[in-house]
Amino acid sequence: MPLASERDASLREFAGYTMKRAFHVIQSDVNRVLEPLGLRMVSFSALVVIADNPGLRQSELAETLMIERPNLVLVLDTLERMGLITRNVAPEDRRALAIEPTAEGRRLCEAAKEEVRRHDRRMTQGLDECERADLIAALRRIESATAREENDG
Amino acid sequence: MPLASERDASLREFAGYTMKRAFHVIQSDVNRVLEPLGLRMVSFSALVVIADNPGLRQSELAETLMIERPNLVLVLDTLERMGLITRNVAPEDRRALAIEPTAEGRRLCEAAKEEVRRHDRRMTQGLDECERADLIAALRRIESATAREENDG
DNA sequence: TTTGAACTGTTACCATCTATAACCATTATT
DNA sequence: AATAATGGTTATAGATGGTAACAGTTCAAA
Repeated sequence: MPLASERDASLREFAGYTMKRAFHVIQSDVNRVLEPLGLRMVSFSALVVIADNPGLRQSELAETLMIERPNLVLVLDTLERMGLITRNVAPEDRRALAIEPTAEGRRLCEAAKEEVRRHDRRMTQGLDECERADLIAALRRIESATAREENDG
Repeated sequence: MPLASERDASLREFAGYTMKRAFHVIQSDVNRVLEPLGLRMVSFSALVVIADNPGLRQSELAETLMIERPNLVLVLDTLERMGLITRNVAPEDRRALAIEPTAEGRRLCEAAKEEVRRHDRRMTQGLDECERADLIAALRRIESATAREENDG
């Protein structure tokens, strides 16, 4: 009987399949790491962008994170309820809400970033610095190649 | 105002975040490609492994694809209803079901593989052959690094 | 200036995916 | 024979992702 690890040999030619598996373990691990802080992968990402871009509007945040506006609402509800952010009506456009991190939000953000940094190094421990940089660069090129194609269509 | 593409600069140091975004576009695209064939990413993966390993049991297939057994049931129900596979009680263990691809299943599998191959090349069009191989190798190392850690824990 | 289009956040809703517990039938263990 | 363990299944829950529709606001055109 072949090893379980070889039964999917045909699928290993696809970057997509291997990425799905790698991402699955990363996602599980990062959520495990963030759970004591009351964060998930998405809310963590949102919090980091908010801390880096105070005054950002929800639609801009959604665009930045590449998620749909409706799906962002509950994420921000959670962060707001945790006292990590505030939503304030933008004076120059009363439709929009400008998001601001609270002092507590900034503190938790830094702590979470440190945890996620450790997690990320652990996930890529089989790679040297150069390979790790190449991996991230390759992933970014996949993202932009697709964006290019979407613009053509 | 900073570009939307730069607002998440802090997150780009994390392989996990960049992989999430890259995988998101890959997943969307492959499902779009497979949709005319009546397949999803998971059912495609299952069909390929089944075609390569006739007689495989459901629990072995679940282990191979790294998905939980209950989640495999509906996937196989679909493939069976489409006439692509059969589930037969294993003579030597009447608890187990041995999965076999039908002729039609093998045909569709080959056609789908060809489509997915084109999709995968399109997704990695920004990479040369070497970079593409390095990417897949790096992703596999992430997977196995985590497995190693889980065994330690 | 007023009508209609476009945009912002929101709600409701649906489909997919993943994980867990519990169950029945069967096999293995003792 | 009694008990545990295994294989497939059902039910269920939570997270995720997407669309349609709506109220309030701003913008653009007539």
